[in-house]
Amino acid sequence: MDVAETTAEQIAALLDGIVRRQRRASRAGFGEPVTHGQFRVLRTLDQAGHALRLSELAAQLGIVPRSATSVVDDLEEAALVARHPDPHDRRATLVDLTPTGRQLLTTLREKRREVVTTQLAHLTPTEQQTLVHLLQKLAAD
Amino acid sequence: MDVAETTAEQIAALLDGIVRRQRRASRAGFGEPVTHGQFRVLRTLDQAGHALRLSELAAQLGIVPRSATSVVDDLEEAALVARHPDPHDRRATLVDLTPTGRQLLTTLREKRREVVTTQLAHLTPTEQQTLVHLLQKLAAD
DNA sequence: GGAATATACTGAGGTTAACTCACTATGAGC
DNA sequence: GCTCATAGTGAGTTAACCTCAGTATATTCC
Repeated sequence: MDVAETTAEQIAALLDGIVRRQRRASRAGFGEPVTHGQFRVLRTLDQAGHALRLSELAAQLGIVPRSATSVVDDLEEAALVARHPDPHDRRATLVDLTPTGRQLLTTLREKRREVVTTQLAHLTPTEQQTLVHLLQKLAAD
Repeated sequence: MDVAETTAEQIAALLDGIVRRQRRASRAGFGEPVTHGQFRVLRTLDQAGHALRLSELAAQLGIVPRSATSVVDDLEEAALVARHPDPHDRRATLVDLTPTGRQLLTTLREKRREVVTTQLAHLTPTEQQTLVHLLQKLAAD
């Protein structure tokens, strides 16, 4: 039983360390024009494939709507996303990628990929597959 | 090749999401008396098994010394760590756990473990082992 | 159809966890 | 003994969150 407990702790620490290093690397990674939080918004909008309500965006990001407002503010300022009123509900605003935003996202993805790929180099393709599999299970609510 | 690239991105996103949820859970997890950053300091000092120079502590945490100063300030205020002058180098300060700090750490570890354990419930013991193994490889510089 | 209630966003302000830059004190090399 | 490097910290900034309160619009229910 002691083993299992230790494993949990170990995994927590490892995950934390890896993500920390990743963040650091991609921040240092040659002055990105957007922050990590902004990147997450772009990625989420792209994955959705269509405009999202601000509240829906927040939900998908796992943050409260108020926080999403701020990130969207900055992205809108940079013309990477656009706000449109929701025609069906005048309380709501729809957020969508602009062409510029979509284009930037692909560039950023490549940069990011490089960072992660460096870390991943220690793993064989099979191991990578296994890792994805396990992480998906872990991520499953 | 496209597969490998996608895998990298996928892993990055998964790791990010898992750690995010972990953090959130342990923050919500019944008003801990210390922050995550402070917890990391306690854990690091405990793992070292002896007092660390502030700069050495910072290095192990992967943060700049100035940042470590602040965290240690707060922990010292709470009497969870103590600063002593380094007898061999009067520029340096050694940071060590106090008995209170050491004791709190064990309590915190249990709480944290519970959080992670919940997530881990989706994995069999074997899978957990594999995960640790893979993460260690990933964490290896 | 008008009042009560719920939902969508945002203003104001706070916290955590980092960072840089500049300063002081001390040690080490020549 | 002067120069240069190293150890820690004061001051100030940033990113990414948070809560609480407020306004505008929608929905519900007599």
